[in-house]
Amino acid sequence: MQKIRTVRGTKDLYGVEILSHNNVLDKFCKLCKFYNYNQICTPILEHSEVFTKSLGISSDIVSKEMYNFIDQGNESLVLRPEGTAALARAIVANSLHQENNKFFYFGPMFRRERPQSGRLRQFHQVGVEYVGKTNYLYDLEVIILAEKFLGEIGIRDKLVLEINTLGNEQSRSSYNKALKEFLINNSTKLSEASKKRLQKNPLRVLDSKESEDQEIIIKSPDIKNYLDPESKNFFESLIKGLDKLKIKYKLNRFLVRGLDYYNHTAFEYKTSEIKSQNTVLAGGRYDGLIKSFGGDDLGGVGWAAGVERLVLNLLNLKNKEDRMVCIFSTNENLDIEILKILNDIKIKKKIQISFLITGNLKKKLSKANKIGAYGCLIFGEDEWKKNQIIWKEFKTGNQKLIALNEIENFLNKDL
RNA sequence: GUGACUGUAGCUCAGUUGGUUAGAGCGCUGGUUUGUGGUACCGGAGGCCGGGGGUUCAAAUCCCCUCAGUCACCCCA
Repeated sequence: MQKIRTVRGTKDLYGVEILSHNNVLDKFCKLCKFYNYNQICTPILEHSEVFTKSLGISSDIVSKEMYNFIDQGNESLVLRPEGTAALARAIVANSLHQENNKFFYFGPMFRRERPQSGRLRQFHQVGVEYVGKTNYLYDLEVIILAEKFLGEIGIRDKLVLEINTLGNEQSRSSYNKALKEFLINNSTKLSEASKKRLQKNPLRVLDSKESEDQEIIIKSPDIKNYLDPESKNFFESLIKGLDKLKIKYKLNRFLVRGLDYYNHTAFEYKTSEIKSQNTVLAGGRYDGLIKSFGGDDLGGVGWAAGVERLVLNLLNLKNKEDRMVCIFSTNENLDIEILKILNDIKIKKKIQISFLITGNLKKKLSKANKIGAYGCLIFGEDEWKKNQIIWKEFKTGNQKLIALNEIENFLNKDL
């Protein structure tokens, strides 16, 4: 029979991979709680408009990557492609900002792209959002959390923080206008791809990798000359703050974010490796997004990181697994006695116990050794008669007898 | 969506210019007389050669289609 595979771009998570995922999630959650962020879990299914309205119709995510479908009730639904818009929706729907304004979340996201290294159709993100008045201090606080998080999982040193500003709405649109004009004047020298980008979203031309585009991009107008006083002040304060906090960063005026809702701050943590999917964590400010969902005129800033991409950079950061011991008998008649022990036992310590039933004594010992047991509890007939059990430690090969009623103590204390 | 490379046992891979019953290592499993593992020896199971079509007396091998994986582009976390 032909095996049924997972859907393209999705995968079963197990073994060391899920240990790494859990390791990342665990550290992320602990940090978020420490900084008083509140967990929120929004549905994977959303109404299509949550994303079509906010991300921008021209964005690739909306125009070709969303899993959307009409359900049996004739509603247009999507598997969420990202977290921020869904969170903004949730904040408005539940009036959440009144009680609390810092959130963290994690879970699967879906985008129908061609899979490759660091890119899946179902992938997992962790993210935070800070909702409130427009204030650069919030941006800093959110970046601090990113710094701590990446440091905690041990990859901060492999990454570079790149940062840029898009200015507020007015600045952004006046810059957009100037940029477009400049690019149109130079359009003959642009690559075919960039000519298309120019029509859809001129900003996107700035992060083109085509060599022919590079020459022109370098001469393009600088956003900094188009910032109004408010935008300029905001960005300068933010940069001063980063200096004060001794957070290393690199200004990159060509850094733009793909989604329409961003303004002011945009930042990305990238690996220095040449790998293509090198953005591991990215975020920015999205003033106006909440209002667009019918909420108050509140700003917001946040970031999201791809768990798979983080894990790719973790490399051999092995989780220390709990100590495992095997328990088995020399005689199958005694197996039920072992189950009785397992049923009665109360374990407080982080250990694992594995009950083996097949094979003779030799096979069971061999099996225990193969699956990486620290030692074995062996129940033989002679010992059974004396209410004892053998403890054998593999590393030393030493054995000793333990009274049956002492097993619990032994496992909890002596191991 | 575009392009390149790759699909043979649970895993890593051999398989000659098309030619008997498709191989190895690891893993799994049984044994090497009684109750002691890691290292030895002997057996066993396990393959629609990714799927479909075509060429041929004959296809894992050649051709076409398709699906999937890997990597890159587009784009993004």
